[in-house]
Amino acid sequence: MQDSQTSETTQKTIEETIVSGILSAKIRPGTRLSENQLATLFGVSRTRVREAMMRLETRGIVHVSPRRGWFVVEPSAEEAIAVYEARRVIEAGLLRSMRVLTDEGRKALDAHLNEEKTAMAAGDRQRLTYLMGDFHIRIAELSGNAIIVDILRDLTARTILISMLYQSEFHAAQSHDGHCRIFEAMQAGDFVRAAELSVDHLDEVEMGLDLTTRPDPLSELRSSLSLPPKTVPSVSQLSDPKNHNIKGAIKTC
Amino acid sequence: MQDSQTSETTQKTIEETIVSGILSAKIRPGTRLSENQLATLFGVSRTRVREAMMRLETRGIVHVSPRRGWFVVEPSAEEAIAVYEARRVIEAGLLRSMRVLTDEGRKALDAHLNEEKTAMAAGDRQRLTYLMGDFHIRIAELSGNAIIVDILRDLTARTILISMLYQSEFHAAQSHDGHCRIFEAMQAGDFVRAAELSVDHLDEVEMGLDLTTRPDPLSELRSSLSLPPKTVPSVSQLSDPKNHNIKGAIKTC
DNA sequence: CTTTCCTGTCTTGTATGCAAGATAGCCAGA
DNA sequence: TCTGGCTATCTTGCATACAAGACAGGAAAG
Repeated sequence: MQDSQTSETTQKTIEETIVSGILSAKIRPGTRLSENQLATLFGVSRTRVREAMMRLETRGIVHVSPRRGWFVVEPSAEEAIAVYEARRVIEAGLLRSMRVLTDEGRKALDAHLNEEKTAMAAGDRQRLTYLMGDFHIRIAELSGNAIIVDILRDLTARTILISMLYQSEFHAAQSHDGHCRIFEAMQAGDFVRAAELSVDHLDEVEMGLDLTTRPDPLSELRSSLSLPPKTVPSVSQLSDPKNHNIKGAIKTC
Repeated sequence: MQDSQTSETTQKTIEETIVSGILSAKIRPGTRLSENQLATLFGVSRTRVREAMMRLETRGIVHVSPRRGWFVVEPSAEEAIAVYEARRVIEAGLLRSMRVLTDEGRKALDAHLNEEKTAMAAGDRQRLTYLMGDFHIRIAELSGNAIIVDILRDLTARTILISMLYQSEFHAAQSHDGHCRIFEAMQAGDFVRAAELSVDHLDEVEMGLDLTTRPDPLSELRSSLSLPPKTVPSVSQLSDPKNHNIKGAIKTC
């Protein structure tokens, strides 16, 4: 039995609900999050909704436009690049630091990859989006380091928002293949290789984005008026995503 | 001219003030942060103080004990280990991903290391603590990736809290030496070596901690009653800090 | 038809008030 | 002296009230 009223729920539910909504691609970037609506929806006052929004803001998930409203972030092309770069840095660093893959870990990843395969067969795109992001979180969980898990979860949420904005087609098979390769390297105990594969995988996904289409509708106008671009974290000195050979081949593992 | 009233200041000042107070070791772990006191201090109402506290809480800087108060976090030994592990992962991953050290970058780091030397000569411990942490943030800034900079800034703040809790002596010369080595490797364009040195450096600092003394005063009682330890992110599968040869030699560079 | 301005409505920003738990200190009783 | 309990006070938790900016829509002027 399920109340239509979601009250009685504990403190962090608003935050978690929104994040998991994003992780499963049920909430689109730019979605308006009205304090009043959320308040009535969750059966609390605006105060608590605001607290959740503030937390989500520091996590880079939502932003507020003063006296206009809260919105799920719409990462710019520059921010998208920075997110992928951060993920490459952290995930590769994490894999390189690993020494063993425990049997539990192996089982967990194996089960996860099977879920991916099942969802692919079923064509369940939302679930697939969730699983594709969750794979990386699972790897972080193997490390047992809660700090890194939290960081990667938030970055994954942003990644999903990015793909909803800039990803024309969803290359699920390709991603699944990348995950399998990483898993294989881990099973072989070759974590350096796993790290490299992880970088390649993120490069592939990033290169599957069309970062020229959507950035902001004003970009052309903005540049023709020679106004400064929005907020540009320069990434010049970091490694660019390599021109990796993208093999479209579907390989089940 | 300086108002005793710090009102009129902009939104994020409370948050930033506290963080920079921690980064410069002026605020100790466990410090009580009363909403009322901060409110009068900053000339605002409790509402805005609370917002700042919530943000700091999601950043891992403060925590709230329900209806007792807000406190600057006192990381447990396990959390301390997790923080250092996260820093090793991220900083090594970052250095490995770098390709060039620009001339500005070289100058910035060089200037920083000179500041460290000056502060060491002056014996200004608070400033030294700040600079020792800031070095790592400077490196992150070189990457131009704002996401990584923010993450490392918060981790550095936590690191400083950890050293205030667990560090008996302050091996400034040793840290400075480590920074110099990293800088030299970067200048030589050997970022892989820089990453390794960074890991070694963090290992050194971590091993300079006495993680058995302070954890919580109840740990003995707790274990003798066989209660579960507080909140333990297991780090078993991650590389342990290596038994690196700690050379106490002071080397100016 | 276009432009400008005005006003009503909706949004967040901020302060404040009250509820309720936690704590310290005191007092009484053994 | 020690123990138990009561109360005054301080803390955060949460809701609400009001302020003030943003915006849409319509009316009036050109």
